[in-house]
Amino acid sequence: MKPNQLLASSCAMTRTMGILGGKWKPLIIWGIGQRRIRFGQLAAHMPLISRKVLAEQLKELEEAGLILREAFNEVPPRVDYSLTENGLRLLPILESLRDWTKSCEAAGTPASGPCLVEKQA
Amino acid sequence: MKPNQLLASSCAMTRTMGILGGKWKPLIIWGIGQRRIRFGQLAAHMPLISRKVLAEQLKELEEAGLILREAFNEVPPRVDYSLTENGLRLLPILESLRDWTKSCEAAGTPASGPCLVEKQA
DNA sequence: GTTACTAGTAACGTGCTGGTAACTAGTTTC
DNA sequence: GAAACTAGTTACCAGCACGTTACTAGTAAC
Repeated sequence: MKPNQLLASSCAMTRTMGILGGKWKPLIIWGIGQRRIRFGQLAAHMPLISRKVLAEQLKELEEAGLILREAFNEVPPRVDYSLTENGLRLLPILESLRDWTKSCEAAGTPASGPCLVEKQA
Repeated sequence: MKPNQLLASSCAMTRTMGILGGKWKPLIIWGIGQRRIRFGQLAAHMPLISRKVLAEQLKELEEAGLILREAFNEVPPRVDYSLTENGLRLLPILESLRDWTKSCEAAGTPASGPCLVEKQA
């Protein structure tokens, strides 16, 4: 099953999974949020994702038009990432998804593992 | 990166990805929708997912408490799947996700590939 | 001259993910 | 007595997703 196959589907939900499929992309979008953030900051923020995978996913998200990449010709190099309008419109949906998880767990056990992405207050 | 690691995170968004991560689970939930549906029907409905993977994902979703599995002691065997309350509460969120995709594509190219899951009218 | 800094990329290796085919059971149909 | 039906499970195998390590460039600090 190639992701391209998903994107080519006539079913909108299937295409959605082609865009956001995998466990990383929603987390990365959520991690960027409304900020402009540099690659290194983002990587430090999400220690469970390797830098290589992060770079790959960022590139795919940029191609999908969800994030904006601004590279500055400086030394040392500097690149800022931020969400495009389409990306920003995804945030409230992700938020309701997170709330759904919380409500499911309402009577469950609290988690204690490392935080992969936590929204800055 | 083990999915268990995601589930153990203290970050709710990370745990969400632990539950729904991968490209299949949201599609399966969407495919079941508000119906009671048999395994064979569901499999016929989503031709791009192999039966083996479908069975595995269904089991995981059942363990996560999102779907209900009812097996009847008949011959030939019969098993009905349906969403639990938690699963049902996910449907409107998935719907807004699908709408988000559609609005992103508003000016884009129409897709023509096979439908993996399409909501029955 | 060495080290550090950033934002990656390339090479390499491993293990999980997913696909295919074969098999199960008990009853019905031919 | 053979075949078909359902809902899987098992064995086996290919591929890719992911991780680790090393490397780049140009400048600044030591």
